[in-house]
Amino acid sequence: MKDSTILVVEDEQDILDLIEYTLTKDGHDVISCLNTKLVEQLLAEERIDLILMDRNLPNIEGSILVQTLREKGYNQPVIYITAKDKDEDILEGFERGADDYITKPFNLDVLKARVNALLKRYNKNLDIKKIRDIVYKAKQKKFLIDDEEVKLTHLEHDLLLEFFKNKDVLLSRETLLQNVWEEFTDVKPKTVNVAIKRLKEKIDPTGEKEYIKSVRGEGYIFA
Amino acid sequence: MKDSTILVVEDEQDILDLIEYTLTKDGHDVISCLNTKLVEQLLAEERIDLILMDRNLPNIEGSILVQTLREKGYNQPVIYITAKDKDEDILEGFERGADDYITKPFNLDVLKARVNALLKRYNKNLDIKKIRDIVYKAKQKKFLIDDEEVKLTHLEHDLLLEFFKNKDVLLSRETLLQNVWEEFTDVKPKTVNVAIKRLKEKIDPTGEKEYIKSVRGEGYIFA
DNA sequence: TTTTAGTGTAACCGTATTGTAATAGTAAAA
DNA sequence: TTTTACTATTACAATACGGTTACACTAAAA
Repeated sequence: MKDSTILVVEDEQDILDLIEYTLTKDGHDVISCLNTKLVEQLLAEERIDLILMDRNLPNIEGSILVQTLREKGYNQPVIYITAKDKDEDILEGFERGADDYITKPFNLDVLKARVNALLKRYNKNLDIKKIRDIVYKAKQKKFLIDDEEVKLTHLEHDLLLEFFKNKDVLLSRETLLQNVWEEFTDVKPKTVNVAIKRLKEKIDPTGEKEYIKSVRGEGYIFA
Repeated sequence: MKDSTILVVEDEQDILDLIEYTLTKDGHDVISCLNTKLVEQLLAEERIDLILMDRNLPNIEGSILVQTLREKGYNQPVIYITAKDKDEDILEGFERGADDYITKPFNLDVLKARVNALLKRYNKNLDIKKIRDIVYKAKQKKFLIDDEEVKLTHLEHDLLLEFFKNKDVLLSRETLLQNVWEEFTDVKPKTVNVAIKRLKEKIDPTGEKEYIKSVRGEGYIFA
């Protein structure tokens, strides 16, 4: 959700500054744009994830601008930020491609929340989790190490995921059997040893990373 | 967008009726739910596209309920409709998984607009026209590969479209059965294997493109 | 009616996965 | 150092799973 690039189109410098400051502090890259003529150029050049658009712009109405952008294939989510707060205005905004609509004056935290809610939906890679150099893509149920997919079996996947969810937590063989193996299967605790050995082989063939350490008499720990 | 199924959770019958009437007239299927206990069952049984949730529910706070649903893997967009209109309430709502937040009293047209805006994003299909060398002509419901029409059966079409909508997403056999096959048909999960084999035969007879890959024990993924 | 296309099901096969037990290795304890 | 208790490793057998094919049933087309 963070590390997104947000384009803010607003002709009032002080509001622009305020928004830029708020969103930057929230971890986003912000591109400010006072001049509507630059919008299209910016969209073409930069990877923009979301657009904040004032409706009262000089020369052109913001929502009309968005319509033309949509026609040109720019499908980023758009939030209008405007003083036009009548129901008809809001409806018109949604008709003209809005994903959300915020009326001035607005609470900056609410702006942040709405921006993040949209990014969460739009930016599909939200479900990515990372520990050390291991990346997990939940949507694909895939683990990557150094951007390289690690081919894991079903069991290995579940096992590593369990460790992922329990970083720095000592997991006993019994716990692992309960959480990773199917319920009511009676496999011997020693099976865990073998499963972990096989997992280690795949995620750390040289053994130098030591993601998973065994704790004598206790279980295993992942970090 | 239309033909979406919306679950409305609201304990006041008259508001519920009003929302149901409005959204039904707008072309959606509406499932009304007065009782929070039924929510989970409905989600499990029906293909719900969006949830409208009151926050002031008997027994449980709506946003808390949503949190528990999220943990169970229900990722549908949620709009809270509530009298809680203070900024802190709104922020709390977004923290608890809201995609949008509407305060009572609300304009029914604005509700419609916000619902449709979310569905447009969530039913992410219609903008996607091309993946690799496969082009989808939505109007004619046709797939082209290298400008050559691929003759698909109804089922194959739906199946490929589902993959089109979910590029790079691992789809389990159960998910596919739910989304592609008619509701309430009880076909065996293995049926999916055969259907996909037949689809593959048509879109990739030589097997060199590998559009659809099987993930052992999980399902299929399209890219 | 007969024919045909579409689709679900079951059976078979080859292979990947996984549990187990035997063996080797290692670290703590005596 | 020797013993002991645990873990790692290996090999092997049983199993589960996906691909494939053949076939039956259905509904639409001829």
